[in-house]
Amino acid sequence: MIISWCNKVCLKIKNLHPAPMHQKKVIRISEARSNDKLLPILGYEKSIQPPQENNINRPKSSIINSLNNEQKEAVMTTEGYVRVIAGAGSGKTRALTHRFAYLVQELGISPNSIMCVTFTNKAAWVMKSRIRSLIGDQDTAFISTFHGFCVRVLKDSISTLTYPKNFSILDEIDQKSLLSEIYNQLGLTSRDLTYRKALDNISKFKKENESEYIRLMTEPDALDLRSLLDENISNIELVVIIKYLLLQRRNFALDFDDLIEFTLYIFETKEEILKIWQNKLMYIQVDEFQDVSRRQYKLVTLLSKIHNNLFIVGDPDQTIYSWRGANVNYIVKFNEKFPNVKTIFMIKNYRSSPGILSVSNSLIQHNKIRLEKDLVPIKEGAVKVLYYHAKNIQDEAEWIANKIKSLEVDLSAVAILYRSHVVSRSVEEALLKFRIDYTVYSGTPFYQRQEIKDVLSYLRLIVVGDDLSFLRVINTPKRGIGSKRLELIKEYSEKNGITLYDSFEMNINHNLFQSTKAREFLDVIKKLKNSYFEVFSKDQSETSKLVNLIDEILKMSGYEAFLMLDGDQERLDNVAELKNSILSIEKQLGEKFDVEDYLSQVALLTSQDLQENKRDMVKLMTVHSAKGLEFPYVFVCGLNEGVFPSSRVRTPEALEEERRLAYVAFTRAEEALYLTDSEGFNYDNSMRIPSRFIFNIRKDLLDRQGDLDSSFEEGSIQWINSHEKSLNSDQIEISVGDEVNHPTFGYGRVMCVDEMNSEYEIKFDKFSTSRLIKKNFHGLVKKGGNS
DNA sequence: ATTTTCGAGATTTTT
DNA sequence: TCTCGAAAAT
Repeated sequence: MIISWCNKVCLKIKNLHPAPMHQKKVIRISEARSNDKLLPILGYEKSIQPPQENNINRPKSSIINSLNNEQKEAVMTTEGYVRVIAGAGSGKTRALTHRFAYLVQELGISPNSIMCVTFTNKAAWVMKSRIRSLIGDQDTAFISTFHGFCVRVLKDSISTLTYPKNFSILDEIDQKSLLSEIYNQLGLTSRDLTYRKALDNISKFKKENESEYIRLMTEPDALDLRSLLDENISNIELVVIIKYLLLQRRNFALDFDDLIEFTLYIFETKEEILKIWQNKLMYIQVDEFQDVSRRQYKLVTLLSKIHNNLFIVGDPDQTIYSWRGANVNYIVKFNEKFPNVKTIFMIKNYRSSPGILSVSNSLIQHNKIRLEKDLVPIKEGAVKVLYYHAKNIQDEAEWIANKIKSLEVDLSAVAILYRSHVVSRSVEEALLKFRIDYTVYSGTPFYQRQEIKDVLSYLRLIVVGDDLSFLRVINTPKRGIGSKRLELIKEYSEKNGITLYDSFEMNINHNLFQSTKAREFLDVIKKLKNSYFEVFSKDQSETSKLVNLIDEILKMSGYEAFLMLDGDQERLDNVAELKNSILSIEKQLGEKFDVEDYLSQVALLTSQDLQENKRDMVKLMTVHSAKGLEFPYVFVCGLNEGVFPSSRVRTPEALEEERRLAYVAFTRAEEALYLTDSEGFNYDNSMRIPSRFIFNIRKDLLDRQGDLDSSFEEGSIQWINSHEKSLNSDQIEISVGDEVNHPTFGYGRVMCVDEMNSEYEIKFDKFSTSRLIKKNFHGLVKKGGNS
C-alpha cells in the first residue's frame, strides 16, 4: 500500500481509480520518492546502457570444448537436415548458439549467410549477445523471429507488388479499432458478434481463401471485394470480414499472419526474389520448432530448398501454442518429409534439481499423445517439490510472499508463474503488503500501451498521415470531436476517396466544427508537419532529431498537459522510456535511421526488450511468456481446476496442451519449485478444487503442506475423473470429409474440425458458405457410406 | 445537438 | 483495462 501510495502521491487526488493490479508496474520506494521531484518534467533522462563488451578472439576450441557429446554432435553436423529433440533444460539453445559460432569460426561461413529463427525478440537478443561473446563483434542480422525476417523481406520487395507499396503492422489493439469502426458503420455491437469471434472469422477466411484474399489485397482496386460485399450483404459475419479486408487495404495494414503470408506470396510469385534469399541463406536454424505454424513451416522449407541445410531444435512436450496454429507434427514427422534426417536426442537436464525433474516427468507421462522421453537429471540433491494447499486466495498469496522472504535469496532469482493475468492480482496484493519488490513482465506490452500508441500515432499522423493514427489522435486529448462530427469527415473521405486527415482539412470551415478545438488541432499538425520536413530534409548530424520532434508534438498537441493532468506517473515514465528507446535506436543506427522504417516495425518490439536491467525484483509472468527462460526459484500459483487447466478446455487434446503448459512451468525451475492452490470460489461461482495436475504427480514426490481435507480431496478426484470421462465421451467420431445430417440445415459435408474451439465447420448443401457447429451439438448425425 | 462522464459488466494464453 | 448505455455537461 505504501509503495502504491508513494507512486500516487505526486498525482492529483482526483483520479484515484487504481488500474488493475496485474497491469501495474510497482517501483521501489526509493525510486518512487526520487520520482516526485521529477514530476513536473515530462521525461527524465535515464542513463543509457553502455554497449556490451565483447570478448574478441577467444581461442577457437572453446566453441566445442564446453559442450557435451550430444551438443557436440549437433554442432558439428553441419550439412543436411538435422533435428534435435531436446528436453527442457538440456542446453538446446546453447547447441544452437555454438553451432552458429562454429559455422562462422571453423568453416568460415559469413554470419550473413546463416539464418537463425528464434521464438521471441528477447531470445534473439540473448542469442546475439552470446554469439558475439563467442566470435566477437560480427554482423548477426539474420538472427530474428519469423516476423522480423518477414518485415525485412517485405521492406525490400513490397514495391514489386502493384498494391500496396508500403505497409504497417496491425497489432491487437489496431485490429480492434478497425473492427469497432466497422461495427459503428453497421450498427453492430460486440454483443452481436464478439471481437474475438470476428477476428477468428477473419483469419479463418484468410486461411480458406489463401490465394484469393492475397489477390484481393494486392490488386490495384478492390472491385472484387466490393462485388463480394454486395452479393453477401445479408450475411453479416461475412460483411464484417470483407469490410475489414477493405480497411486493411486502405491502411496498408498487415497483421502478424499477413506478414508471413505476404512474404510467402512474394516468394511464390517472384521467383527472382526467392532465388536471391535461397542462395543467400546457406544455413537455416530454427529454435522451438514444436511451435511452428503451417505458414512458418512453409517459409523455412521454401528457403532451405537450394542449400538443403536445415537445423531444427525443439521439444514436443513443450508445444503450448497450438491455439495459434502451431502443429507438433512438423517436428515429429520431420524425418518423413526430408531425406536423411539426422535426429539427435538431448535428454540430459542441466537446469533442474532431481526433485523438480521427477515431478515434471511424472506429470507429463499422463499425456497419451507424445513421444516417450524422460529427462535425466545431471544435478544432485534430494529437495522435494513443495505443494501448499491454502484455504483462500489471500492465504495462498501470503504464503508465497512469506516463503520468498524466508528464502533469503536475491529477489531476482524468484519467479511467480500463473496461467492467466487475473491470477496475479492477489499475489501482487500480498507482495505489496510484505514490501517485496516485483515487476510484472506480461500484461499489456509496452508498445501497445495507450500513451505509447498515442504518441506514436501523433508521429505517424505527421509522417505518414494514415487513417488509423488520425482516428486515434483526433480526440485525445478531448477536443469536442465525437462520433457525429467524425461521421462527417468519414463520409466525405469515403465519397472522394481521400484520407481522413485530408477530408478533415477540407471540411475545417464546416459549421459543425465551430465550437470545437478542431482548428487548433489542424494548425498544430500542419506546423509539426512543416517542422518534420524541415528537420529531416536538412542534413543535420544532430542525433536526437526524432526525440526533439516528439517533444514538440507533446507540447504543442497538448498531450503532455493532458497526461500530467489526467494520467499517473507511470504513463509519464513510459513516454520517457519511449524517448529513451528511440534515442538508443537512433544512436545505434546513426545515419541509417529512418522514421518510416521505425514506425513500421515498432509493433514487433515487446516490453521485454526494454526490461533488461530490472535488478533485484521478483518476476511475475504467465507461463506462456516464461517459455525459454529459467529461474532458480519458481512458484506456480493458481493451480486450480478452471484456472489451470482453464475452464475453457473442451477436448482431451486441449487438456493435454494445458498439461504441457504446466510441464513448461515446472521445468523453468533450477533449485526449487513451489506449487500452490487455494479453496474458495471461481469467478463463475463454482467451487475451487485443486488442479488435476497436482493429482497427476506421484504422491511420494510431493512434500505437501497446508490443510487438505481428505474427504475434500476424495471429492475433488471424483469430480476430475467424471469430467475427464465426459471430455472423452463428448467426441463423436466425425472427421473431415464426412457427410452429416443436421436437423435444421439438412445434409452437408465436414470441411474442417476446429479442435481449439471444438467446432465443426460444415458446408451445407442449402447454403453457399459453410457454417460452424459446436461439437457437443447432439443433433448432428453422420451419414454412412460415400456418395 | 453532441460530447463527455460515470457506473456496470467482462476478460486465456501472444509473435 | 476495455466496451456499452444512460445521464450530465457543453
